[in-house]
Amino acid sequence: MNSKKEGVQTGATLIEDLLTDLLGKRFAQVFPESPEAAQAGRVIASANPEFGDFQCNDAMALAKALRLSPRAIADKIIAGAEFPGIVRKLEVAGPGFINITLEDAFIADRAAFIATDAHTGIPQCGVGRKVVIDYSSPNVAKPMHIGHIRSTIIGAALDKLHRALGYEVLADNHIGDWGTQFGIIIMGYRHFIDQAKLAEAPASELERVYVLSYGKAKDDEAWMNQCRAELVKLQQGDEENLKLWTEFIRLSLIEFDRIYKRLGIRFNMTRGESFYQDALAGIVDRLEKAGLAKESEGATIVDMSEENLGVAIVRKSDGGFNYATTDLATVDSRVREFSPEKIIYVTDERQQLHFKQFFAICRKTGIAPESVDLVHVWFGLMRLPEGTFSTRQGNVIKLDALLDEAESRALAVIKESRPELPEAEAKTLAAQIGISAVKYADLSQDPRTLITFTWEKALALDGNSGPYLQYAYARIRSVRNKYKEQFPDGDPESQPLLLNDAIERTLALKIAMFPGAVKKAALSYRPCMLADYLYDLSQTYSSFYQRLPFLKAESGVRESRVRLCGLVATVLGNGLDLLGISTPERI
RNA sequence: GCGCCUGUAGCUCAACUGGACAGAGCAUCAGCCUUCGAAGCUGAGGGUUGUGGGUUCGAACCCCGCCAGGCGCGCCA
Repeated sequence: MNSKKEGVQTGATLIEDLLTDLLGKRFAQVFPESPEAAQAGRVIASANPEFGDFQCNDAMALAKALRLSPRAIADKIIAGAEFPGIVRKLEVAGPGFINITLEDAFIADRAAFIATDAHTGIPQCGVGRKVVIDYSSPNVAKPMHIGHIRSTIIGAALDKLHRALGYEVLADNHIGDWGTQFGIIIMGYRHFIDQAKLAEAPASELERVYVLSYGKAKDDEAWMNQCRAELVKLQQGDEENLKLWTEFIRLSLIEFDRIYKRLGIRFNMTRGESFYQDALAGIVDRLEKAGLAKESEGATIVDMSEENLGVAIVRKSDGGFNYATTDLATVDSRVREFSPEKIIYVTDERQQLHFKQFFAICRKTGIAPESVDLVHVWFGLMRLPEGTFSTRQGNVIKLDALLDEAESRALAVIKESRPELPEAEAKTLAAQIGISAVKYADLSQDPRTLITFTWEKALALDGNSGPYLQYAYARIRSVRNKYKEQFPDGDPESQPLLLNDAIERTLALKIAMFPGAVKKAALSYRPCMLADYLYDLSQTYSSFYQRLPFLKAESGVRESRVRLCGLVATVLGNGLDLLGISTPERI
């Protein structure tokens, strides 16, 4: 629309990329002899709005190579440089910063583009590319607890972020449905199971008998041996044990699904460790034939101590396989079946060495060719102020309990602010708000930070929180609705965006930067970059809302501002959806 | 012992990966609802970025040494 009038068609190119391109050409043109200058021109968002909208710092970096003062370089770059329709002002400041101020009309165009573009302006750099994301991965026969929440929520956000960029995403829940614990559980089941409790809360009851059986195995040799025997029977296909095992999985999946539903999360597939069992022996063979694996103390190992990666066991001395082998088989299977460009794992920080080891083995054997990117997104452990969570101390918070508490706190606030709301609606709303608080608390910070869990922080309903963003969204929707009531014939979308007030301009610029935030969040595997952006946008919107009248403004200005509100709603709504946070119309 | 990670306001976190006076929320204090939703807004106080060196025009970020904490180092995953 406006862009046609201005004659500048920039499509879905990010503003920073567009400016980098323009400035990069200037550097190459002004200093044709310098290979360093050919690489220069990178433009980033301005640190401080006083200095303009964007900035380029490369003049300073080039000083040595060009044997010129940074300011002299910057001056040459901007002298005579004109980017009509895009840049209003270029200036050199401080030691040699090049500050860029955009044309208002360009900002307005870019903001408006978000609403008209099918992908809200998000560059489709993932089209035709496939990525497998492996996250959540709880263990069968154990209830999901607070230790699972980060992988689940961060993984789900990375999932949606990649889809937004056009990637084809295969979300795979690699559940722990195989391994030594099943011998212990089977014994526990045979001796301690309470069928009534099992029907009521399967995972909890299975965990209870597991803990009992595990405790007994520790100081009862005979019991331990029986557990081993049950496991061997299971692995050999004993009908009775197989039936129990299948039932454990079935019951666990029902509970997992219930929680995933509460969290609004869906996987494309749930292939547990057992799915790969038949391939394990072949993997070890392959490693041995490649000369990578060798026998040591009765086990088969891959020794990578020369690369400082220690030793990975791929077959235990009892002949059984372990998780390294399963992970290798899983990559092998995924590469063959899906040919992904990338496989992303979301697990806690304790597994860093394991992933380095098995990624290295994947490369050496060609199980994953160089064309497949293997990424380990690790996050810091969650702990309590007084120390770590541990089953032994009994201080583990179950995921259900956390979500229940979140919802009940939200419900209390709703009853206060909207007492007239019917109970059922209040509860639905409380679920949306409570869950968003839990999700946002996690997504708003860098995955790598160690989280010290407090109820206050995890369930915050004000300040930098999920509900703050939901509130901002609902308030905007209300503005739009009121406009429709009062001006039924009005059509804000057909009116030009007027950015006369500083805050209108700031807001429009922030809207226009949404696609960049999405891309950065996805490619750096840090959903917090998007969360930060959305919070910043909402704060700017709140100031805008507070400072300027919309519906009472004069005609024209009114439409422009209402239209801006609509753009904020579009961006907020899309952004929150990417984080897995719902956007109720009224809260 | 070796290795990986972390240390920023009283508390919880940012700082767009080396840029300009280090920013938010919570908590504290002072203001703003008979005008579009106060789960909101405006403002105040609060910092030698654990510490000592180094590299750089420029360091919270990179390098080295200490200090403190978390995690991992062969048959759990």
